Amino acid sequence: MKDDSQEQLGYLLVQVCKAHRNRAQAALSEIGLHAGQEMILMHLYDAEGLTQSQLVESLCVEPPTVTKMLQRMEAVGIVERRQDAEDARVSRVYLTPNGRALETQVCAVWRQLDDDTVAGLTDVEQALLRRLLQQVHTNLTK
Amino acid sequence: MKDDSQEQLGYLLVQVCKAHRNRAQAALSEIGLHAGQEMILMHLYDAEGLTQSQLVESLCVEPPTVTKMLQRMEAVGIVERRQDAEDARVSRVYLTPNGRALETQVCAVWRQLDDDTVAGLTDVEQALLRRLLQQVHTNLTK
DNA sequence: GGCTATCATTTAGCCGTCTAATCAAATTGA
DNA sequence: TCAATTTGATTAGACGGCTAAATGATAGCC
Repeated sequence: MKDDSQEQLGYLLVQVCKAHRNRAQAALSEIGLHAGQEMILMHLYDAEGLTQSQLVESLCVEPPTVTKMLQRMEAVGIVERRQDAEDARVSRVYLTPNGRALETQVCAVWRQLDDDTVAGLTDVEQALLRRLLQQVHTNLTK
Repeated sequence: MKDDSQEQLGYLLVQVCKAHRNRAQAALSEIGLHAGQEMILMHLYDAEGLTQSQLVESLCVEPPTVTKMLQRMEAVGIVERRQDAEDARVSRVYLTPNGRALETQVCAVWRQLDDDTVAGLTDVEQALLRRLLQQVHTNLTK
């Protein structure tokens, strides 16, 4: 039916990611978020007051992406930026009460998504998949 | 250092995909393409004259996405749309000479990317990764 | 035959993401 | 000290992707 271009691993990876993102988007839209924003929130739940540069680093994303996302998230009132006291260049990001209130739901969405993702895989297979993906990640980032 | 939210498989998957896409983007920009467009081209290399609906189906993407991508690809002259003779609603997509001329380069980029992706993995591990990703894809799309 | 429903595509508008260029503050160095 | 560089963030503009709504053409049905 098809030649092997669609049989490549990269092709499969792209399809998996699209599916994963679509699922995330569907679930997150129900709590008023867009796919990607939950990443920022999760990092803030872990450590509030992060620098935008730190978010850039953590999310493996470029500075303008973080700037625009934060502008929108600030506009809807789930996040807040305040200038750092010691270095006027850096702005630190904090959760608003509304942002903090989403924590349990965001975590629930991700947990559910993870459960769906690995459905039908044994614990051994899950560990294997994680290890292989980590290797791939290393391959692609260095 | 971090709680386990960043240890979830979904998080890893997202990072891997970003890295993969970034790599693809870097390589494709050198031949004048944007990440994602090569997917359309690969399907056309396999079967020219595809319907936009068929592309929507194959790419697991929504109709407006295909419309806009094709408009741009048509504007730069690598693709061409012609109305179907029998059904005036459907438009079929064909390669221009310029589009066809990119085939070997597009394939080379993807082959190289695949090689980088699975670097350091044995054949057995590669097969395993493919199988696991296929299972995940099934999980996330049904 | 004509009215309605369905189907393929498009438009409008948003978001995440990128690159390139800009701005402002801090650091460095001669 | 002060000019030059570096660094953190933003703006501008493009593209892939989405949803919702509109357009146009075919197919059904009475």
